[in-house]
Amino acid sequence: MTTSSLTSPPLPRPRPQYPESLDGPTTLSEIKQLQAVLIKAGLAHTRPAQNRLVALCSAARPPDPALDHALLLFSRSRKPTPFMRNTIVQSLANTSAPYRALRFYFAAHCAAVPPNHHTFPALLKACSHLHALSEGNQIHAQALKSGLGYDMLVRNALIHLYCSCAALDHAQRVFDKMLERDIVTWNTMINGYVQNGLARDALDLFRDLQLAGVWPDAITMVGVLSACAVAGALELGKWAHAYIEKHRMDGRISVRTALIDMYSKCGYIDRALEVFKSTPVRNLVLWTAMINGLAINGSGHKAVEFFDRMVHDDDIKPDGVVFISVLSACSHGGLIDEGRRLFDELKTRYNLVPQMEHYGCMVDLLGRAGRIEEALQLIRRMPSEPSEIVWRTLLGACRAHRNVQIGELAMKEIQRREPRHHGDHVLLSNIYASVGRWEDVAYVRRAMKRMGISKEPGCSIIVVDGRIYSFVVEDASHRHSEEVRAALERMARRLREAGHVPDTREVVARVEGGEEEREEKLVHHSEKVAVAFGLIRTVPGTTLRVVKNLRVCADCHAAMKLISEIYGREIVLRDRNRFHHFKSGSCSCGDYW
DNA sequence: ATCACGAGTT
Repeated sequence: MTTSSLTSPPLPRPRPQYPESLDGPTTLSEIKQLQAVLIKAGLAHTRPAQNRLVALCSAARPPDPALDHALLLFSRSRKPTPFMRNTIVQSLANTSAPYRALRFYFAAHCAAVPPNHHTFPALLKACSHLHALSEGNQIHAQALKSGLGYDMLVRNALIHLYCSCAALDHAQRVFDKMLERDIVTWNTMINGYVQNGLARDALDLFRDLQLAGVWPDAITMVGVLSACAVAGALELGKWAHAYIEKHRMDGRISVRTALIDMYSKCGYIDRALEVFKSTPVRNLVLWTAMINGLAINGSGHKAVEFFDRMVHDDDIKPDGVVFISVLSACSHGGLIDEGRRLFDELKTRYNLVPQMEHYGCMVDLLGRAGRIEEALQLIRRMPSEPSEIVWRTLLGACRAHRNVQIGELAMKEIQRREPRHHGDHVLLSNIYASVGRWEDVAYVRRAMKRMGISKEPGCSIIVVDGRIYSFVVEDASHRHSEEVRAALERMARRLREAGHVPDTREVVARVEGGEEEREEKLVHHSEKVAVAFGLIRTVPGTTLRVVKNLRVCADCHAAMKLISEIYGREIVLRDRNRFHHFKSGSCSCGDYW
């Protein structure tokens, strides 16, 4: 027998796992056996029996055949109960064809069967799945007409509907008008903001929740962590983690998944790995979060290794989503052969059908490696019509490898599908600029102006002493401008002294100016401003963490490497979709991005 | 019985 030592603190141990999904033990054949018993007993047509049978059907695994049986029971019933109706609407809403719920309801509506307050949440959920704002509005109106529009569950479902249709103003109006809110109300609104990319609003609302004296639950915290992941808010994410442990919510696998995702997207991959390692039971989603975290933080080999471990050690069958993560890890790590092997295994070993996204990954893999022709061949051989995203991926590869001819071809294909996407014009003009075709650059710029498309301004944020400072390119309006200007000048001087040669290939704007003007532009890229600010406002040696809204340009990337060396600083820069960890003159991406 | 949550290519 061992006794626990009083001197050493107990290791933090994950709380026991709660079941996150109940796999109903009931199968259709078991339901039919029960039905047979009920028929023999002469009870099959009683209300409670019919209700029970339909409820069992809706909980059965797999659901679809049982659902058909529920519909059969319903149609054979002489006097269907409202419970049966609602249960069927609910089940249909959760299938892959939720519009059937609306049709089913419409039939009842035409037969003048009155809805009750269980009916609307299910219908609204169907509309949420379908992103059917107009149908949702009509149901909202019907709920109001039948006097159920102010039911808490109905209003929660309305908020969810409007959030899933990106109608945040409508959602907020419903939320604001509620005099009474439960935790679901708050969670729905917080997650609605997160899913629409409005992390700031989500975190503000979380603050309101706390001020209102409401206790967050595990789902609230998942939402808060997602908001931190979107915003790259590491400090708040750490606070949320501490809160979760204190209130013993870290046993849930969804919470741990959100933690891994948050730490990964804040560039803190070691902490993500710690959470992963201390999780005793792992499922596909948790593995995916970890593999994706490794992928975006430049650990391509490790991501592939984890994928193989997931399959072999945990015996988990991969799905299409985890394949996207591991394939993108290959493409960003330059792991061509691994990527090809995995793409092949997707089909042959796991019997999955490659989706558009997987082709997109493979186009990226080949294109990034400079095999532009091969990437184009792959697109031509795709079984379905390539999306504009696939063509855009190819366009990006053409920019990186200065392939004007195929770049123009890709642009033409994109134009046919989505002409107003500003990023594409910028990419094309980058290609022209990279080979010195300035007149074509100017042509693209004029075309953009004519179409009223403008380049999204670059914006970077850095957190210093718990305060968020944001810098927009060429913005001299903020109150630190004098201080920042001086810091930038000093930094630029040190960079020049260290031998940095400005790389103006990606400078698009105002090309009528000379080379000098283009160099001047580079100095004011928002990530450089944020780093210059961080250098003067933090003690030497502090890691600088910057989050940027666009991809980092080649010049900034080279400059960051040099800064990490000459200032002896680590810089963690998150761009639009991945991380660059600069340390001692090199970057975790291996200059392959 | 009914409403909320975790992973994704550009």
